[in-house]
Amino acid sequence: MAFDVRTICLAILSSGEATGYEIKKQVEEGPAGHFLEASFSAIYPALARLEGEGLVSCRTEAQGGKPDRKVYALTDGGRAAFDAALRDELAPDRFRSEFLFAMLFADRMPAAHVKRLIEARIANYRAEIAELKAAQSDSAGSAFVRGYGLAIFGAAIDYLTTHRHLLEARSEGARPEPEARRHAYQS
Amino acid sequence: MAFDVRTICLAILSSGEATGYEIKKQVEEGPAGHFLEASFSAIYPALARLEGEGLVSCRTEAQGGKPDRKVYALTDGGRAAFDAALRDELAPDRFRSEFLFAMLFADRMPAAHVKRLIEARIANYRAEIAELKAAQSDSAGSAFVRGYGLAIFGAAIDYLTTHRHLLEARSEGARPEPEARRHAYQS
DNA sequence: AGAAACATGTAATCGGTTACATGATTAT
DNA sequence: ATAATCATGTAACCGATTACATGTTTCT
Repeated sequence: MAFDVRTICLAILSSGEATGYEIKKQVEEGPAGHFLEASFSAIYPALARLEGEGLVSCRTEAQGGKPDRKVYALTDGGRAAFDAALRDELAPDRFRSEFLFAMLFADRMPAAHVKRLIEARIANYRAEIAELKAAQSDSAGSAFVRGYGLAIFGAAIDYLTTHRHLLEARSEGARPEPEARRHAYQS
Repeated sequence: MAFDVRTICLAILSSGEATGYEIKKQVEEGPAGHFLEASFSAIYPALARLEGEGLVSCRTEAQGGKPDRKVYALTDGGRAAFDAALRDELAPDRFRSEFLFAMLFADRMPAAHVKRLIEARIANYRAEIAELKAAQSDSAGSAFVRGYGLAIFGAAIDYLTTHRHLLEARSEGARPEPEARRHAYQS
């Protein structure tokens, strides 16, 4: 079993019971939120399947009007399965960036667009850093992961700010932008 | 159209004609190889579909024994489609790391395993850096992307070497959970 | 002799996304 | 009044992976 949505559910449940909704929130808010994703329509079927396999148990709490809360908890089998998953081979890290892919072709794009993309990316990383700083760590693992995130996002911002001129300062680009030209002196 | 395998094909073909096989090699070897993937069984159907849509043209070169080489080239429509893709909204960068996910639960894992995982990750990043250093840049874009890779992989190694003790130095040693201890006769 | 590179493709499967469907409660 | 949060789920679709299928040439 790879580190798919099912394993993520097991992981969250390993620190206490939760509903599908809460699992999603915890994934989003936890330090690993920057390194994984889990949507409702992936989580709900995953939990149903895990229950069928006996890896989680489910207790239903009725509430007026709202759908019943279905509170899931790890079974012994589930805990064993999670431990096994932790011992599995890890898939290599994958850093997927449409931004970098696009930058390969920066010389085909209007300079203003390139500039906008770079600035958006910087803003994005700043936001992620702010989020990581705001979170608190409840374990060595989560402190480590937070620090890791801060380190690489910080490095990304550093690189972008110090090297953006490589893409922005163009001699005779495909589509010369007079305005961008003017500003190019400032960096 | 997102930055899927089809777009990757258009991108590679935008710098010259190629066969499916060559596209795969170029993606792997190019600086973006660290940020994308494209397998044969994704590329071949993608090219067939692009041809059906008139975005690429195909010329077949017979060769004795081997399957014919099918050399693809961008059509005008294909070039326009690629330019459009570059102008599209970019999906946010996604850094997927089973390693970091596992590290969240480092305190549930045998210390030796944690150590091994960290060392493997460092070795891995060193290898990626070596690859990036070995490559040569043929455009501003590719120099930028290479530098970016070197920056963040370097930052990752730095962080790992300076902070691994957070996970490795544990007060009470590797703890199989107390309950399991009691019942487990074999490790 | 054997491995690796060259070269193309299909079929079955899988995991996940998007869009849909519903509706109460609480905060602004 | 309106948005956000809480709360669950299904159906259709999609892109990609895995395993399969074939065969030559070149390097070690």
